[in-house]
Amino acid sequence: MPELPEVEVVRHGLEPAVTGATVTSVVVHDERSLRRHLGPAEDFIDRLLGAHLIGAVRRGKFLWMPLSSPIDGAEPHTAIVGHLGMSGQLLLRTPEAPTAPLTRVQLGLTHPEHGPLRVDFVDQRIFGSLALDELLPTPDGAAAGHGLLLASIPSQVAHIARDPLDPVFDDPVFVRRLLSRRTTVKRALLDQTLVSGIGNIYADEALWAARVHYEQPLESLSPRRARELLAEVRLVLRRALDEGGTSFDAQYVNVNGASGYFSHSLRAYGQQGKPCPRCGRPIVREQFMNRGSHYCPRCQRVR
DNA sequence: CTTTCGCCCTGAGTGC
DNA sequence: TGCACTCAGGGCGAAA
Repeated sequence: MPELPEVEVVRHGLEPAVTGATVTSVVVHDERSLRRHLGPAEDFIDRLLGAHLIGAVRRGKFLWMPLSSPIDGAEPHTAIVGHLGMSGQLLLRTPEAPTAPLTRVQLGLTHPEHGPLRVDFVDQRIFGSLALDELLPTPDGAAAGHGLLLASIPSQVAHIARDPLDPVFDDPVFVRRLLSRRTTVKRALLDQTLVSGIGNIYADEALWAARVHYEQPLESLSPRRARELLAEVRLVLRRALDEGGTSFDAQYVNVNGASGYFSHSLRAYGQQGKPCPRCGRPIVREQFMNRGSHYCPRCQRVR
């Protein structure tokens, strides 16, 4: 369940290894991990072999690595787009390292300073994917995401909203769009076309921090509480990012989707039965949108 | 256009 | 030991 902070840790770890690297080999163990690639696996492999990567960029939960243009000095027009889905990992390995179980795709790289490297895409449930995609100019001309000052975005990511940590994120526009929705607050927080990067875990955490019930209708949420909720979203994401950043090993992208979670700081998610850190009343878990929703029945009431 | 729903996918864990 | 069953849910296309 990687969300913005986990994906950012992956991006940050990949960045020094892939920037300036050349693709020397591509092994596709399971074509289903290329579901979002238009064309067969052979096309993915052929176009990637010999390509030069120029960085690692992230918007919300999407990650992409632009390829340098074959024409000298021209803007890049293609990127490897990755989404980790529920269980995906991008692991940086040495070429000699054994292949982990559930490895779906392997990219062999050579870097002018770091030498040969391997990026392994491991994904148990195959909700994640890798693809080659066309880069399009951003409508506002601003950098498309975090990691590279490049005003172009993969076509598959163009409909994804900027995330709350993006310097170009527009708070008043977000609050207006949020409050005009005719649905409940958690549904809206999880809608990546409205605001990106938030998944089930950090939605529950931010709602708990802002004392908002997950089924609060947006028509009855005040602008003030909406702004407070946005502030709590940012705090929750930043705190997770800080914790992930400290445990990150520069040599390897060491993200374990199962146990490497920033679980030590969770106040609501997965805490059902445990006392609310604020009032002591047990946290409740309910089914909602085929997901678990965790909240404090005393602190978080529909109003 | 907006909102909701169903589907994709499988290893790990649990109970008998 | 082995089998059946449950669980985790992000993103997207189709439908209402």
